[in-house]
Amino acid sequence: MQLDTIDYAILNALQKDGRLANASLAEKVGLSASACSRRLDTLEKSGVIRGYYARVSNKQLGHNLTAIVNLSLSGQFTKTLNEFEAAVKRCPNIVVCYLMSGEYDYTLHVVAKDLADYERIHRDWLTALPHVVKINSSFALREVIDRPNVGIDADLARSV
Amino acid sequence: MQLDTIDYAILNALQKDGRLANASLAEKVGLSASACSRRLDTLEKSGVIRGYYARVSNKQLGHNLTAIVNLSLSGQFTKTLNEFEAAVKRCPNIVVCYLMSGEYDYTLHVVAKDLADYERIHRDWLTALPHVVKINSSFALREVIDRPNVGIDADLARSV
DNA sequence: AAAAATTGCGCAATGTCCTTGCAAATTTGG
DNA sequence: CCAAATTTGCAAGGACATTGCGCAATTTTT
Repeated sequence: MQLDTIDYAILNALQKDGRLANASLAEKVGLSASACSRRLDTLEKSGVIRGYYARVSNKQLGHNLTAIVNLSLSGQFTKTLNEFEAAVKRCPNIVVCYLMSGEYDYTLHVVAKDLADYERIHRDWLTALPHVVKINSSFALREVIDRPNVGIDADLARSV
Repeated sequence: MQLDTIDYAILNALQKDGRLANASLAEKVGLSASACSRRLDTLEKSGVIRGYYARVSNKQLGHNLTAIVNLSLSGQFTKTLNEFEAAVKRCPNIVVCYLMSGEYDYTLHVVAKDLADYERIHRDWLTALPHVVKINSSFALREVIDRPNVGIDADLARSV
């Protein structure tokens, strides 16, 4: 889909406030409410906007621990990867999972309440993941950045 | 803040659809619209809900590359860390940064359009980060999971 | 144990907002 | 340079969020 400056402005605004009312959004990007509403509709239907979500405070819910787990599988066969990934998706505490190049096959981010909770997750979920032959966990001591998306401002400045 | 089952249901629904209208939300959690609106207000003001965000498709914006960069600094002095983190926050392509325990001091997630773009970011930003003595990049071949938050369903089942 | 106070609910009204139809204006393509 | 197609703004109608108010249930106080 072809995006112009106004589309980028809409995306930028909604990345910062996903519940911004259409009326305010329209004013911010310099459009009438109806035109803005129609553009937004297009952006959603085309899949540029994948959805909206509320960001909940992990701290307030007692989730104070993030672990980064690197691991390798016994092989790279499709079946092996599929079975592993299916298992990973079932674990609600795994919030990020990438298939990687390099030393390890996968990188996971695991969120837990505390060390005891992590021990439970490790026991009930991580050790149950199939085909894992090597595993390496580190703990996040502090979250320095956690942006929902790559900045669009910068993107704009470069590509327009 | 003390949360009950209905609060968790609200959080759960809004994590999946941050733009869910209050009327629908109320129906979903079994409350009148006014009661639901007031609860939501409380959740927002107390900081349990940190905000709402549109989820933009990196693919559709041409951001097809995610790199995970592990690196260590020349020391762990506060000043060293602060200077490093300040520099990291300035780079719009760095979307995740954790201070870590273990072999490396920091883990970054860097989003780029393609390899050439990554080369630019590496040259202009990463090599300019102060106090870095060891650096190790891997590329994500595929995104298996990217949840905005830890699942609350599971949390509920355990804690209620 | 009774009364008072606090908390949370639903209902109803008011004001705001989103959406759709339509005509004008702008952009695109031949 | 003109015609077709897309996009815009305006206005109306319908939906929605929010606030005050009375009521019920639970908790605290006496």
